[in-house]
Amino acid sequence: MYNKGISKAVINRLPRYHRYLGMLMDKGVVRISSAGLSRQMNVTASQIRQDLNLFGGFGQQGYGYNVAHLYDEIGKILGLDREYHLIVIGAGRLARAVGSYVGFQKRGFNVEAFFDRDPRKHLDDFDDSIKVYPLDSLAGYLKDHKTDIAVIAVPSDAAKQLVPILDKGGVKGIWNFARTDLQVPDHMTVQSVYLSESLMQLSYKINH
Amino acid sequence: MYNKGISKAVINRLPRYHRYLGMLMDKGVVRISSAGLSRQMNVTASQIRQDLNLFGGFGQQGYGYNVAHLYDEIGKILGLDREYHLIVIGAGRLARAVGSYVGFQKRGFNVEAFFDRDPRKHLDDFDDSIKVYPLDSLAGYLKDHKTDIAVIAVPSDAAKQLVPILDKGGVKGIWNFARTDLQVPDHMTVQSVYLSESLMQLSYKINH
DNA sequence: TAGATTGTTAATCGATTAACAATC
DNA sequence: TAGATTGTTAATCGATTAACAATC
Repeated sequence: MYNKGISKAVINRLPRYHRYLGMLMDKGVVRISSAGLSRQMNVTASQIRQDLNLFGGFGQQGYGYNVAHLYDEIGKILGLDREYHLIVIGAGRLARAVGSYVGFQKRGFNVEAFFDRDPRKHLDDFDDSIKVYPLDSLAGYLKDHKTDIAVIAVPSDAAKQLVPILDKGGVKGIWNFARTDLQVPDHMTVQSVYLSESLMQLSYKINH
Repeated sequence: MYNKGISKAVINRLPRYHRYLGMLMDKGVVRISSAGLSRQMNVTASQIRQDLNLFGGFGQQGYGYNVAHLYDEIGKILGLDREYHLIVIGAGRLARAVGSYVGFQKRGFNVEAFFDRDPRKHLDDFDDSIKVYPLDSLAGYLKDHKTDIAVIAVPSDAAKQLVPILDKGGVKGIWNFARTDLQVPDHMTVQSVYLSESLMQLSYKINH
């Protein structure tokens, strides 16, 4: 798939464009200029045009951008035009919250199993039909079930130990909620959500 | 409090320094050079020295940095040396997960109340002693209870409507988990955790 | 003291913004 | 066609890295 030196900063902005375009679609807006989008999003029109042009000429001079088309194209760039098999490792509060959040989004991200060291502990208050398996069975599960993404919501030490198992099991991406950096081989990728860092950034801003 | 043109990029890195220093402390490491820290964290030693020097000369030539001292200083910069009164708005899975996560961190972030449109719905499966109040009572609660931070974990539309209420109630910072940008007056601050954007960034990386 | 390592300035690199010709 | 707006190059700005004198 096309890549070609797209900077991290640009990738980080794409989902936000996508979100605003989705809102415009919901409002029934058919077309938008970079200047119009710029006003809504509080970024420069120049940046919008620059960003979008890295991926191709989605606009039309004198007209602007077709909202639905641009929404779809950005969706494709982000990989939202396909299905993903997900598992969640951990069955604590955060794991379950993230698991149901993902399911709720109703995109192609399908949560198919939970794993926990003690699967019985949590089974009772699951109101959906997804099973909680013992962590021991993870490697075996991955042999039988093609899995694209593993959500990690267990303590740091446990999280690090999971990486080789997930790698062997063919998992491509990790969505990491543990408070640790995870080293993965080149053919895998990690996206981390550091809640404590986010809270610290907030407390910094409150005090300065 | 001292600020003075510290860039966003630097602030974003401080919690990570803090985390690594905490780990070094746990291991009993007393001092560390920028080069040593650089190897562990995968950033340049130059950047570490540059970053730290924005806040003062924490190091010593020929010696490096005292781990415990640097840890404390960065903690102070981040505002971790004081107490915060928190409330959580929303009592769904994500709200409860974040609420207990914050409490679990055992820093000065004290979650003191939950609010929800329908407080009865969720009361039963709360195993901690924190109360869920009806959302109607939020303004009244804030009158009686000094509150520093509100965690928002409700749908986007509801989230936006909360801002003026929180502002009137003297809340200083919002930790936003809703899928929307929140506009706040200058004397308030927002830190957002966009879960769906994070997941999209992961799917982008998987496909490229 | 000699060696190590910071603090800090200068050089480089990358990202953002401005400008405008191309074109719908 | 004339007006609007993109695509794209050039200019600016900011952030990162390199270098080294200061100093513990």
